[in-house]
Amino acid sequence: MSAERWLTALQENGYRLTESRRAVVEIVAASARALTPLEVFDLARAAHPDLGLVTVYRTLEKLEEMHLIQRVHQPGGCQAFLTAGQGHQHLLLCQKCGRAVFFEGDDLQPLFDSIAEKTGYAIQEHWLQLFGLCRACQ
Amino acid sequence: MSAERWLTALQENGYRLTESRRAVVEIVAASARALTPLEVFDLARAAHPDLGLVTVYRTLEKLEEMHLIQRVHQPGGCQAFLTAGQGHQHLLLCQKCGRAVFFEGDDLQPLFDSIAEKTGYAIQEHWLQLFGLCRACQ
DNA sequence: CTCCTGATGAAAATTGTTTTCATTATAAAG
DNA sequence: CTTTATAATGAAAACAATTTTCATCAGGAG
Ligand SMILES: [Mn+2]
Ligand SMILES: [Mn+2]
Ligand SMILES: [Zn+2]
Ligand SMILES: [Zn+2]
Repeated sequence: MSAERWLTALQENGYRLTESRRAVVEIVAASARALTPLEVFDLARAAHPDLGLVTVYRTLEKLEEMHLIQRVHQPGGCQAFLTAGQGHQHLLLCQKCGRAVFFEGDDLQPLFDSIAEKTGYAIQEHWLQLFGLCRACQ
Repeated sequence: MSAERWLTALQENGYRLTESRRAVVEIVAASARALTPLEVFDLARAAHPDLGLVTVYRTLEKLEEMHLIQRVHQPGGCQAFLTAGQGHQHLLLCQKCGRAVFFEGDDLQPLFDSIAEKTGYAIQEHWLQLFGLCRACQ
């Protein structure tokens, strides 16, 4: 469970440890799929009914700045957040339930070299994301 | 110039050919980079000052349905549209000026097989997008 | 325990997009 | 070249998502 680690990280960065932050962090850290601010709000209010949606936005913003979570782009929207991957990893998402896993080991360098030569672009970054059905949803 | 082709396609799908649509189509078809609805609006008003932003949204929606344009996801936002690629192609975007080119010929099947085996997911789709600097911006 | 200040949530403001609706303009029919 | 039916338009209103403002509260240093 990364919730405690995130809360510690928040404190180490000079932020106070509040009930609201704890409620948000526990929901996001425990989720296997990307959640929108509104989903986080609804889920986190079970533990902390006074929580305001504004605080969800503010907490997600901080967690993203600290690279503990990352934004996930999907066909249905690009405002959902997920526990961040480590190092050079890419996402694989279930199209039915949303369950996300990271993978690594893609070797695209030969492709990049070929594209760079054909187009004249100096390639700097890449986005790769896979979609499919997780074992439970097949 | 694909503008005339798009206008013909609109007519063939039973839509009327209007000055507003023409203004929108000419801007989007001529652009080498993805444009937001507001950018299209501002640019297209030079040719058709009466144009309304609503009509830009409605026209972009139709062009997207007809697969003549496609939405482009970028770090700065996911609401920009670009002339669609043909067949199996992916985008390469200039991080400085936005100039977009499509490429093809990526062979990711071995990677997908390996990921499928490791994760148990049945892989169905993939997003691949490259970022770099075009020749003029290097 | 006290105090300072960062954090909070309600409400307002802002931004981006969609809906509504009276009017206009396209294109088919005569 | 009219006439006519109706799709399309743009202004304004409605709506949704996000951000800002601000009075109040609570974390944690001392
Ligand atoms: Mn990679
Ligand atoms: Mn591909
Ligand atoms: Zn699933
Ligand atoms: Zn460039």
